[in-house]
Amino acid sequence: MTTIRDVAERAGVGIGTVSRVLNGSQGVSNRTRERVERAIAALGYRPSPAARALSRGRASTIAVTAPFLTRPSVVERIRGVVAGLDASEYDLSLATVETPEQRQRRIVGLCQRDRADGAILISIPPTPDELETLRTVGVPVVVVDAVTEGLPCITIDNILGGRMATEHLLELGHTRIAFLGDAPDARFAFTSSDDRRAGYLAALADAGVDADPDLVVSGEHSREAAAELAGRLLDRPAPPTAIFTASDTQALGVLEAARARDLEVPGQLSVVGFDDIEIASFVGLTTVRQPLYETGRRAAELLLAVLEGTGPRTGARIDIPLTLVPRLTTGRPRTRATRRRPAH
Amino acid sequence: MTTIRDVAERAGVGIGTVSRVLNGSQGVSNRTRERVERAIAALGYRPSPAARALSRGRASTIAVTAPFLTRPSVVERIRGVVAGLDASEYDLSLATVETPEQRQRRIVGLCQRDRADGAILISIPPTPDELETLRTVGVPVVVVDAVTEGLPCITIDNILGGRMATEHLLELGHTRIAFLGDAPDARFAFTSSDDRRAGYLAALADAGVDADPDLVVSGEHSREAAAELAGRLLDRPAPPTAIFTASDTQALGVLEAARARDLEVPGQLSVVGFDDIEIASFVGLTTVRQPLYETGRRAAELLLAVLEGTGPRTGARIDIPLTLVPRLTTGRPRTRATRRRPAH
DNA sequence: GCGTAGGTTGGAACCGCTTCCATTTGGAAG
DNA sequence: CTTCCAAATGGAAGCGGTTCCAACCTACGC
Repeated sequence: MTTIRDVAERAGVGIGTVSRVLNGSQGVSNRTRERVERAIAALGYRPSPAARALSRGRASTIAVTAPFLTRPSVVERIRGVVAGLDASEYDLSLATVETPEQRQRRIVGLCQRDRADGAILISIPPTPDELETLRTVGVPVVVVDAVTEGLPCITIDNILGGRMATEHLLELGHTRIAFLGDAPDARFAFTSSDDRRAGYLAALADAGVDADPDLVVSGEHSREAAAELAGRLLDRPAPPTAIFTASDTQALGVLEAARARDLEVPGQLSVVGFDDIEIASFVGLTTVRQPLYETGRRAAELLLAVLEGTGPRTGARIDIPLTLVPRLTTGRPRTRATRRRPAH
Repeated sequence: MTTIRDVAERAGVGIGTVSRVLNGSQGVSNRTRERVERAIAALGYRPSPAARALSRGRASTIAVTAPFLTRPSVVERIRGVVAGLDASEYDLSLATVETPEQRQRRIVGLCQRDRADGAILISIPPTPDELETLRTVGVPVVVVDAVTEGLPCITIDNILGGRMATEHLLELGHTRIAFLGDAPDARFAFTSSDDRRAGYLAALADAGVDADPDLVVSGEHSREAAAELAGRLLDRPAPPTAIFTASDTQALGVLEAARARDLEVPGQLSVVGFDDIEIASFVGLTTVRQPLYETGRRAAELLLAVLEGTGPRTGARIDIPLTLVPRLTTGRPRTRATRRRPAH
């Protein structure tokens, strides 16, 4: 393995000079610089990242932490981060957390100044404890798809998103609208499903429609669980005419349940999802679009800015706009369904 | 930042002893070990990864290189790798390559002994040049979804897979079977699509069915491109009664094209995909299943074994078995279609 | 011709850990 | 109470960079 000393010797200069050339520091004459560059090329020299990290006290690595690589939305965000980091000199260290211990381990791991220079937390807001630790150590962090007081966050207005979906259904004439979301997860403080539900409830209230608590259900975030849940909803004596789900994945589950019951969509059941994952357009799913890739990319750019000294270290909150994408799974309710709602 | 020296001082021992405790080396009395452990806990000490890496000459990092995070199959493999690495002490450094320069940069990057201790190459077989470099430096590499002479590979028999899909269609009575695959990509030497086509041709030949060269098409690996391609296939005067695609993603495109033409599936058109990605079951897509997650996990385990000294450094090739999963997109061809084939 | 400021340059010190070697310690055996 | 061996321990050296300071040029102004 060739070291900086080999290069120095070959170029007939001191190691300090080689280092200066490597880092583009000024104070090196052109002639010397060229000589050194030639030596570097001739030797095929590449500086050792570890030695650099140790000496500079920074790792040139950014840690990305995310839950569940099974979720298309998370993957799409990571894609954005990868893209945003691509042109930079930073490596990307990926870790997923699926259990509290992993989470702990990972966050603590961030607190070694020379393991990662910064971190992007996807969908995992740190607990107050963890936040405190992070702050003490001073690792810059950007949070995506979650809000954490005092940290820059790239997020969306989930409440608004919930409203948008629900209002779309209300405008079509639905009144028996169900909400199918994530069960509260003790392990992680995910809030987006809850917020979307809040938006749903608010929209109903604004429209003067009584929310039927029986139409609000939640379960594991998966197609299968959603199908099961939706099935029970649809098998009720007074089934909903529309279902708004906290994610596209769950919307697919709802569609499965409808299909299993030979229900026409949107004739007998309208479905609205959330996220606009890739497959949504294939399925023709009406959904609330959030620019997933974009959030990842912007998070990376923001973190890079912070690391460069520009950019906010605290509290900036970037809200990414949402769009309702009407496709084929929503339409006016059948009269039969409308009849069900007693006019009082 | 607390260092090993702080710990040593606090525990009243030498730094060597602390290091020994940290690494679980023997030669430390129980009493001393406990004292050191107490000091470590009290100080909240965590060793610096960079210093460790420099001193040990290894980085405790494994580099994962993959193309296109847009492909579900790639993501699923990465998931497997993440899982396989989870219990280990290794960090995972992720890079995607979408252009030849990125590829070059990345592979060269691997050649710094203390950046990564090993690498997993997903779907990207190194070129002979790159292979030579890798070998010279001695970084252990495991290749997934590609075959590289002299490197351990986790792969599947793509030719067989192509056969399986085609034979399934032949058994159902199809004879006008099209193949829709990837266009040869100059940037990467992907071969799986070609191999699957080879299997398709072989199966046809074995069945005594003449392959119609017009029924073999290829294009960019995307749903949209596949839909376009399939459209042209279906708009022919003598359209195929079945289409076998090199991936599920492309099969979805075919289904879109069929839907756009109001063709019944499988009544008027049978479709077989490849991979069995998550969404395949939702769509009811008949496909050739390969355990994507599994390949990633096994690659990680294999690499870990190599790093530990057990495990082959060269040429072992692990073939993962395939399964045909018949679902709803394949069936007997309509007579109309069968009639088209002249019996000579 | 000489002092001097500014541009170059060399290399020691240091980053925090592992490792190896020399030294100390603790006992068991004689 | 020695003697001796193995176990335990301390710490210097070294990993390969960066950085800072001192030393060395060089050319310019007087």
